Amino acid sequence: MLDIRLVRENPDLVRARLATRGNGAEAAVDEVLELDRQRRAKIQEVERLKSARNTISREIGVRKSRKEAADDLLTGMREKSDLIARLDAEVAAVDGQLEQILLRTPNLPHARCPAGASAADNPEVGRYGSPAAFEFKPLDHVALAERLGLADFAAAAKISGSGFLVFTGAGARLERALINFLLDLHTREHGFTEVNTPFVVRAAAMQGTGQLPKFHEDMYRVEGEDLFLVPTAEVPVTNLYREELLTVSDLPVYHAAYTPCFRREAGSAGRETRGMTRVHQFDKIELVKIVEPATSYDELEKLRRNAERALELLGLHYRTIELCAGDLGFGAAKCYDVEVWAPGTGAYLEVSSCSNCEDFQARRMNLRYKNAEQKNVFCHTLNGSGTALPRLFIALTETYQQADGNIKLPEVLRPYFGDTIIK
RNA sequence: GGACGGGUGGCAGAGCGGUUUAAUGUACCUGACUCGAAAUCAGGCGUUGGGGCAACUCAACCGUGGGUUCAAAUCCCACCCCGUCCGCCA
Repeated sequence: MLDIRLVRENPDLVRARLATRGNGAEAAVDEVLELDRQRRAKIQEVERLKSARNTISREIGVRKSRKEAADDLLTGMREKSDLIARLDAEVAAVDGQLEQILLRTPNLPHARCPAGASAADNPEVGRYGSPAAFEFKPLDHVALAERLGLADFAAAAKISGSGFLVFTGAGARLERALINFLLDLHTREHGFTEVNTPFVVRAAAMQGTGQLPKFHEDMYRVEGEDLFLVPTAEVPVTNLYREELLTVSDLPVYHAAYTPCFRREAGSAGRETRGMTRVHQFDKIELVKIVEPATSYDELEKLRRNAERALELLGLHYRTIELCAGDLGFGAAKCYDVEVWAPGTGAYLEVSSCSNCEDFQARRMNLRYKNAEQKNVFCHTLNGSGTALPRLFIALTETYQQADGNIKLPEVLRPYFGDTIIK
């Protein structure tokens, strides 16, 4: 949620930054300014009345305590209170409208966020290794999974419909190994504290991290209950701190969490969704940081490096791109995507998305800390997938396929998988 | 699911219709004492919103939302959460 004061005091800046997203979000500025004017005018009116009422009520109290009559003061008070109630309702209505607009307005892209309209304009900012070379024509993960019995796409469709996965045998074991490998890496070597949260959360939590109201149609929900299936662990993990007041010594907070992620992704099908690349339920390790504003961009660079390192340890070729303003997510001010190379599929697949939301989420969640000057300040929140697992699975199996039809996994996975050969 | 008890400032905890501007403790900040610290003493210290160049001032906030009343932390209703007991259950 944007700072209403920033919009009020610096509307041109807000308009200009929102405009870089190229989706017309800046139109909200004028609506916000107008509602803000109305709101303040009504507040002044109703607060004058309340002040008068309070004065008289106090006097009534004083007289009653002295056993004196106060009938003359009581006349007209009923009407005064009714008027106040009516004006309060008007203020609440304007407040509600203002909140709805602010909740649907995206974050301001960072001043140095690259210009651009779409994914095609995202500059590459980092790269590791090079595409694996093969003496044979590499298979894609769907063919590999069928040949080695790693997954059963037909069975998944039968029990849950298209867009779901059933891992089988060595495939199921590899999925489990990757979860443990990533959690161990981030907790033992990168300083994150593991948390294991519920996979369903209330609407208030979804609103805190910005999934609601905007992405209501993209989420699964439990019928008859105020519960949504989490689309990312970012939601439950960040919301652990909703409505909290931290102290400077609590920061920075680093959390790593495993959850499955549930996304309806309604309407898409085709090459982009073949096999495991885009599914309704997938496993993910998420990294969340809550930090002081002064350090948040350094923390973002570290977060990106943590995500990249996982791929480096696995020996996978990747490139890192910075999202241009037109491709930036709703809550992000700056974002890096780490894309791993999948040789059989012949594409770079996004596995990590590391965002700095600055105080955008913290304002929604009323997440603050008491800084060194004893002031309560909104924290900055960062989140990054410390890797979406099916796509990592794709890259691993496609990269490490052998001429003999087997897969030879990197040694670093041996303690987790128990072996390195899948045949 | 049922019965009872409870939810008050960062934390603990009193208040249970009108001198509450929410007591007190603790934490925190400033100062004194000290070589320094601890202890002690003195002072300060909630959040949000409105107005004001400012000093300051006004309003709202006691789990959430309604209601009663001239007036609600306090009374009533609903819901959420926590505790204790009972029932059900893998």
